[in-house]
Amino acid sequence: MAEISSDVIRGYNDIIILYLLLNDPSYGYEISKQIRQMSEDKYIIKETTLYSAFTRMEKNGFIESFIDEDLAGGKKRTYYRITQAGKEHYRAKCEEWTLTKEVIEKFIADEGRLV
Amino acid sequence: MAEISSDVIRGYNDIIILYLLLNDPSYGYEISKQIRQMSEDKYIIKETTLYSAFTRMEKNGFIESFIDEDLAGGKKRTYYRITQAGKEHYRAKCEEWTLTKEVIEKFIADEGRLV
DNA sequence: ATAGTTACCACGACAGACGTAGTACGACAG
DNA sequence: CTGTCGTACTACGTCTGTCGTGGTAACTAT
Repeated sequence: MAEISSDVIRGYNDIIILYLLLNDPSYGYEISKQIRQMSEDKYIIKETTLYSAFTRMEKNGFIESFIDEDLAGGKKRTYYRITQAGKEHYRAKCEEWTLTKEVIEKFIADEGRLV
Repeated sequence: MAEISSDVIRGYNDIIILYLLLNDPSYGYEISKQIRQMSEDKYIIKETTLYSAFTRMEKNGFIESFIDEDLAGGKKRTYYRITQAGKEHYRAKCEEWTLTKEVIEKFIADEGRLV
């Protein structure tokens, strides 16, 4: 199965993560599994990529974290919630996506030209 | 006018440049103008990005350069020609694009969800 | 004269993605 | 009762494509 390279996905991790936070807060491990499921295993985000994206996006004010310390076995879990700025960032990125898609597709050759 | 950011375009410059070399060899300045025209000014590639892409892709064996020294006024021009490996790289990247597009679009919310 | 277009290159900085490794707890198999 | 698997992270350094700055050089139009 073909996989998606980091350079191709670069710039879209924000969209992907923010999408999964649009309705409810969530946390790293859960988001990681959702990306995998929703993409039908076509994109499996690396842990370090995901957690560093959290840090970056919190610094940028797109998300806010809070900790749930009441898990079984004294475990902790860090949740993230999307902010208003995050929603605007998401929307802007989606518009950029539409534009980018239109541009890129002009440089995709017809099947016949590659024989 | 919204513009396309470097992180979003990253990984697609190869496709864009190789597309413009599919039929005939070309050179930096010409390719730069074609990208601008074909994208209707939506994407204006930076000179340094373009020329460093040439260097990288030649190192990877996707393109070959040759120099035209017979221009008016003793000027030179470096042309690039796509190789067989370059064509295969282009085709692979196009397939990856299709896959990526499908994945990303799953994370684009309906209009209504962003109010 | 000088600004604009053509045509290119060197150098270093930046940021996002990644590789490797480590922590720590619970559950379950052998 | 040892070991692996799943859960849930974090630290640290590396890599690579893009970009900012600045430079060279010749022709062309005002």
